[in-house]
Amino acid sequence: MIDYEKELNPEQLDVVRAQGGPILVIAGAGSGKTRALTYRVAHLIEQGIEPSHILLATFTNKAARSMLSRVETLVDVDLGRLWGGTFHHVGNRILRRHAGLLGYERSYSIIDAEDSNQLLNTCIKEFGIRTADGNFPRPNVLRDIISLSSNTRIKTEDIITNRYRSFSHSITDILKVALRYGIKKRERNVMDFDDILINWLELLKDFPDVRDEYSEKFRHILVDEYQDTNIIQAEILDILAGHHKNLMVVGDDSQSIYSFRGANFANIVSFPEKYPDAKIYKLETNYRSTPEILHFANMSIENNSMQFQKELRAVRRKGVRPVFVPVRNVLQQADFVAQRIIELVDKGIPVGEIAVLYRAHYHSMELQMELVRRGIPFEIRSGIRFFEQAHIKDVTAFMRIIVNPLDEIAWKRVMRLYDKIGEVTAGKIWNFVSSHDEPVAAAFSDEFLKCVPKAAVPGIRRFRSTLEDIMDLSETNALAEIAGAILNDGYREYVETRYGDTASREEDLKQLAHFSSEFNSLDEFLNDLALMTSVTEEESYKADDDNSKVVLSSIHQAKGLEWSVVFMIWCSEGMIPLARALREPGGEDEERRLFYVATTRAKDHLYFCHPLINRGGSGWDRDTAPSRFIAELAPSDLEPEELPFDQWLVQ
DNA sequence: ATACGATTTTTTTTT
DNA sequence: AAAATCGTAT
Repeated sequence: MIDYEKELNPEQLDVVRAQGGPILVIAGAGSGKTRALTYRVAHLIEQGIEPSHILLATFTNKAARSMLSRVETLVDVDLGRLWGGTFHHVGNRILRRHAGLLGYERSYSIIDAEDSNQLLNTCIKEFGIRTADGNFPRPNVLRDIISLSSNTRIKTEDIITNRYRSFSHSITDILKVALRYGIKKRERNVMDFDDILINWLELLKDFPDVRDEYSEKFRHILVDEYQDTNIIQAEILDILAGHHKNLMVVGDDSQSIYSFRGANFANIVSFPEKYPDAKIYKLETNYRSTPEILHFANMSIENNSMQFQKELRAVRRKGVRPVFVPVRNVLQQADFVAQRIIELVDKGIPVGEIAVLYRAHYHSMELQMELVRRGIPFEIRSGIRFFEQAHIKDVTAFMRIIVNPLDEIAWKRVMRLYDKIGEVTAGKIWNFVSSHDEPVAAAFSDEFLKCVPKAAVPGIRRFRSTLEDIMDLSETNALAEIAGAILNDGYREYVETRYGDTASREEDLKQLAHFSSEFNSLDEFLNDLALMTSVTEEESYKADDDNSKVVLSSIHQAKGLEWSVVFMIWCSEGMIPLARALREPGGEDEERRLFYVATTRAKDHLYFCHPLINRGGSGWDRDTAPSRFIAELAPSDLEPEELPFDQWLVQ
């Protein structure tokens, strides 16, 4: 039995023991909301609720896994049947079972952002539209537009007139391309990330049997990070909870930082209106940060208007004030951070308790170089993810062809790996194979060779032999050997000439092979691939003690985490708040929430760096102002000792 | 006509 | 750093 009174504070205890019904938990940063959620799941199970009747929706798969493994140690029950993970993860699991109802094959593939860009590019080219003159959005911008439209249910044309005014002349063309994109996805039997949510909702709305099955199944639904859900997700939850009404949502409106993805913190603000009988609980005791850090964060977020009244109380003893550090330029900034890290480590702070946060990935470039130079171990948690790297996608594209022979993107990607095959020839090849009932078999026909230029024939032969090898290996489910086979069939040489860093990419492919060996079939492996971010994520909750690296992370990726020491680099106007983000409606408030999330990651020490000079793109140096989020906390009538932060001078 | 290498532009955040 | 574009070689 768990001694709840001993392990939880009274606020948390109320949440854990709350009866069913709709419940809103407003949980400030560092108030132990994960702990409360974890213990509630344990408590529900102790009360006799079947794990398979609980749904735990989290923001990352990792968060779900670490919570569930914690629950397992608390109650010693196998939670294999509990549904936990991201919305996309759970949605995908449900859609696999019912894809047929919506007119998809069960073997549909999930395409990631890059695939989706490729497909959009094909559509744009089909209409002969030119993107060079700037009147038509490039694929990645177009993807953002379409995605925002699907996630907010705002018409595409309104998104363009309100946020992408420069493309308003091209609205008709954009709508044409968007429509074509939708049709193509259907034809190719693929879904993008947004389709997973939209189709999931459609499934629940249009098929009452399915809706009843799941809403009766899920007796208790618990949702973490509710402030970052969008209307589609909120509606899915409403339907799923429609039968038992046991919906507990946990979140902090001050930490809503995903509006670019359609997240709408109106969801959390209006939850009590939607569920008038909802009980509201607040977690306001902060165990994480020193009073000085909390004071700074509270003062900062006060500059935002719309929010729930809450007051974070510090319980920790007095510490040191956050430090504002103006530095000459990015190089000095990198130098300062690296130097300070060494000093802190000398004082006994574990390297793994130090993090550097920034608004955008490229803000960390100079620092990375400096850390390498000084031999400080670090880990980057932003930028390109493991499964998005070119070599990983190349190898998995071969597998995708076998699992879904109509995967246009995979075919084209693979074909272009061979000598003398570029965009045009790859397109011809796709046209040829896709017009046959058995695309893979068609690739082995003599006729096939006729549709490619002579120069490309040797490449085609190599492709055929590789494909044969993989097909054999997948028949016997020898998944771990596939990557090696591709590598040995010539891909190693390709990597060598194209990238040069063969050793590290080969190492990645070994990891991929190892990872794939845990799956029963190629289908299963590929199914979840697009929804995962790293192979290390899988075991990371075991390896959490590996506190030997400084973490470099975007603020977004740092959500929910904590470190003893946090450096925030590039605290300048234009960087945080990011100039681009300020142009969005509500941009400043959202950026301030980001700043708030960053500051509340720190337990003991917090440093804000502000480079005074920014080297512009074409060699021009520009003076930069300190971030308004810091300046606004330092009115000129305050004496230095009254400020919520210290200021250091660096030589 | 097409592939490919050099050059220029652009780079927010992510499931 | 990566993608889009441009110019040249095949």
